[in-house]
Amino acid sequence: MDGSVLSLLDLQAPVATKDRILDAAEALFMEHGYEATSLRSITGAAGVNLAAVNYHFGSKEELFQAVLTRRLDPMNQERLDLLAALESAAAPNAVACDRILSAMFIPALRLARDPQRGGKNFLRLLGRAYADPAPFIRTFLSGQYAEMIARFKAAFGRALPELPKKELSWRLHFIMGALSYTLAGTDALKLIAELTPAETGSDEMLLRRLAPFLLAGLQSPVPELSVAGSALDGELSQAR
Amino acid sequence: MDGSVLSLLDLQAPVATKDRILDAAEALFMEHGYEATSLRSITGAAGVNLAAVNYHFGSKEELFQAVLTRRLDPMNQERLDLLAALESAAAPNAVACDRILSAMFIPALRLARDPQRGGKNFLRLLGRAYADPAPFIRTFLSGQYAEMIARFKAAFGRALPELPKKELSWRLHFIMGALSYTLAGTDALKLIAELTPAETGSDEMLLRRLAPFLLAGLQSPVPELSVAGSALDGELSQAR
DNA sequence: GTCTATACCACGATAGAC
DNA sequence: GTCTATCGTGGTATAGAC
Repeated sequence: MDGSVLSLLDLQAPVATKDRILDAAEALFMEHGYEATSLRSITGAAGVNLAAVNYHFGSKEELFQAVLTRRLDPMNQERLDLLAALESAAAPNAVACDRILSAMFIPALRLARDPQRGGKNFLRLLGRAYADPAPFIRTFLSGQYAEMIARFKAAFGRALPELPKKELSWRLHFIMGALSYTLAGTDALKLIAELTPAETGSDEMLLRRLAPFLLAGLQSPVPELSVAGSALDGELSQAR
Repeated sequence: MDGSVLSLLDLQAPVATKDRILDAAEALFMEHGYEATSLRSITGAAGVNLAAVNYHFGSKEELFQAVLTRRLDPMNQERLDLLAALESAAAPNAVACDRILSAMFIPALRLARDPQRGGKNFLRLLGRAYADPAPFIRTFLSGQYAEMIARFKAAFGRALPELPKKELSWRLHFIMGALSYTLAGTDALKLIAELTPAETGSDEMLLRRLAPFLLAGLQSPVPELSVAGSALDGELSQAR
């Protein structure tokens, strides 16, 4: 539809209804979350009729997916491109762990710095969506992330050959979780962490602190899960 | 009210309306989240009148806070007790990092293993609440966690004297985030991580893997934030 | 004090007119 | 493509029964 020749005429026309809905929905979803945002507030902010959402997107759920995919697909593609560049520059087996982790973080940083692509608030929305119980959100995100996670898991597996695959899966899970929650909950824990607003507002500084933190965990030795030795084991026996 | 002598007579009476609402609300909030759960479904499951919620709790928000505080307060108190026991057994400055971290994890593990206190599903609800944008949830959780976080931050500060306080605040933030997310999103990323249901279902094994991962990050050297050297820095210059 | 019935307004969704 | 009207459901408030 937008790819037709006639779409050139739209350049001087007012922004299309569909895009105005997307922009308004993104801002309001970021501020209040999915369930707490009404279609009436979205269409009101966009200056369009209530029924326009149903006409252009079909439902509130599909509108939410459209809002996410508009930013998420390019970011994940950028991650894959960065990883491919790393693997072509060096031998695939020689790519270091910290470089691979950077390929995950840098696209997120770029997006956080670009207000025209939603900025840091979009990452907050994304982080929150990760923990949402709604099935349509879970299946949607699983699909969006599946290939990226698989590619990065393979890369990390080559960089950490001594790490069992199962342990690597868990650590990648922890990394995605820490990243999502850190971005989603910055102002939630402002009081707890006693950080100044200027510091919490800087996502760049946040990721620069988070990356080494997670890198240390990723490269840590494999824990012994069944025998005594770890600190948890000693306490767990008396915890029952 | 329940502390009166007459409350003894209630022991053989049917469970009080207030408690039946709390139990039903907990189960439904855990399954569908806060916004997606209607008061009508709660009162229907509890077998009470719709208006009973407003009478006993005042509003849906206050009901949600009551559901959380019933499990959360004892767990955080248990964390503080464990920490106090550690600090009285050894000199406060001699308590090791891994022991302090265990004091945070063990009460969560106990709660996860106790179906009568909500089990692991309650921890999922708690993890999700961390990322919820609703102001009343954020302020409520900040208040509930404030003293516990402060006490543990002081303990970690003594165990890691060379770590700047600001860096420690961030790392505690990362730890709470990773813990919340891991507990909240286990089945969200089941497909991504390619883990068997038996493995994802075991919160104990999960925490036994997460604790060493986070411990390594907590004890890692302080990153240099402004000068070149870290992996992120090299890529960031060409990211602009 | 507890509990119930009921009314109120906002919500997501949709059919049908223009 | 856009709009109006309408339906079922949501949280909330209150009057009145026990």
